[in-house]
Amino acid sequence: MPTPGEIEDFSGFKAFLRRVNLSRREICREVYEAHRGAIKIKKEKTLAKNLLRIFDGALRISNEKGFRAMTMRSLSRETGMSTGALYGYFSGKEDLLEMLMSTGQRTTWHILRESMAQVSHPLEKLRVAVRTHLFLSEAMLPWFYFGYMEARHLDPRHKERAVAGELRTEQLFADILEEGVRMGIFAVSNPLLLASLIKAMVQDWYVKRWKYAKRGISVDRYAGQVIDFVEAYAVSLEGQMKAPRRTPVARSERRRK
Amino acid sequence: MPTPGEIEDFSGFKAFLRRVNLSRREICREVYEAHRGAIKIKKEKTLAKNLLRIFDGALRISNEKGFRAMTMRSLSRETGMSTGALYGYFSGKEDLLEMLMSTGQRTTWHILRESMAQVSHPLEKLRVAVRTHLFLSEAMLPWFYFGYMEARHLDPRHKERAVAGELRTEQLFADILEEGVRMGIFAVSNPLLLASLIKAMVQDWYVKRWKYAKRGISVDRYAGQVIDFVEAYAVSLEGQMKAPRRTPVARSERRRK
DNA sequence: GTCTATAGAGCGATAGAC
DNA sequence: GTCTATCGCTCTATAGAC
Repeated sequence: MPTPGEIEDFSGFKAFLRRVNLSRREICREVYEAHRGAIKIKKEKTLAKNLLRIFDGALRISNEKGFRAMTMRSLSRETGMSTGALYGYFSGKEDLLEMLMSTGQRTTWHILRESMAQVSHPLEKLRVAVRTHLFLSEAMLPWFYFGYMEARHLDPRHKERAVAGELRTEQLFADILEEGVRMGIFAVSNPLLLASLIKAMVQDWYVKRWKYAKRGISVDRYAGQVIDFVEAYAVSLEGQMKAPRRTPVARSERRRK
Repeated sequence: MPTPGEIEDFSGFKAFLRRVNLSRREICREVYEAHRGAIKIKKEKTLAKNLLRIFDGALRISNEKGFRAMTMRSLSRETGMSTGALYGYFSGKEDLLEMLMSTGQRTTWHILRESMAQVSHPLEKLRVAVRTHLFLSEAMLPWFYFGYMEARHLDPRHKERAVAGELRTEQLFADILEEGVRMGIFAVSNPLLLASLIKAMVQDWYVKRWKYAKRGISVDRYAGQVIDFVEAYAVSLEGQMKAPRRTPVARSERRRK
């Protein structure tokens, strides 16, 4: 168990990055494992280097103009590789789409589960779930933005999977809330609906990222605000009594002084 | 001034529709006024009829596949008009985009201002602003969805205008919160940030409309939930004492019993 | 010399505005 | 219906690493 000081550090975005070791190399490797068949490149070193270039370029163009508007020629220009070379790294545009789509979700679920395993109190679970989700989206902003914006253009098969992923994280929030209600910590009449609202706020962070950046709102700050907001509504009187300490000073305390 | 019974009715979605008289004809007329130059059709009756057909079709296709993926052929098929005929109603695809983009925003602002003029207490203002916004998006769902999803594909000039509109409604929420803080009704440390979160929740209603429909959540219900949620966080002790009665029974009361 | 990755013109097909 | 621009993708000669 970490000391209180470590907990505080742990809750910060930088500490999160250190903890999950979410290197770009790591992401690349995950994608590669899932698309071995389509990749013709043999030497791992060149693969890693160029795959990252390709992802960067593809996400940059797609997030600005849309995936459909990204041509292989434009991707070639952006990455500095020839169109012919590009096809060593994926079997077609469809395949590239698949890589870009699945990565955000897979990583989210992977790290979210890992983070959740370390806490048991519903209130703490809620905080960790919100923070982790926000931090992840911050660390992989282009991937999240891409997944959010392009999901609706997918063919039915892939779209269904994207929707399922969306609902699964929402259900995670709902489960936490329900557990808290059963334990008397939360007082929420419709956990699933509140979960939807939480998800909406989390998504706004990466969909409107430019806005928050311009206002100097850090992801730490945003996470704290969302958590305070949710707790002010969801935490029951009983829950308030025995709530774990938070940093910064919990809003509910400020209000009742 | 309406009696309490009328207030309750007034807060419902159907009553809202009756009040604002937001007929499709009305919307069409507004658009027409703004694009007189590009329209070659003379007889107002045929204009109105076909313009509505075109908007319906264009929104349906665009909201499913994206505006860029909508071809004049597909629009022709959807509307049952020849491609040649379509060009009597707009000067080009770009022009059609402009029509579709601006309408949601213009109408929102128009009706929002009108609704806000009738209330003065910040708490009531907040409720009216949230409800009105949600109800409007419900009444003009395809328009709102289109505006939200296609904004990022606009050329810089139009995009800037879309962003400005977004910020303006957000600022409306922030202004209400700030006024409430000055009056001691609200206790909010960062009104603009909270306003952003409110907007995020409002947008989720029309972006994820299919989800809420499947769960049987009505717009009335959703509005009530958002308002309760915001008030649990934002309303100060003083504000709770002298808050206007709400329907259904205010959540803050339920919690303190 | 061998194996790997690249360049980039070219092909066939199609989409898409008018 | 027509005509054009463009797109995804392939192919092969070549450059480069070891």
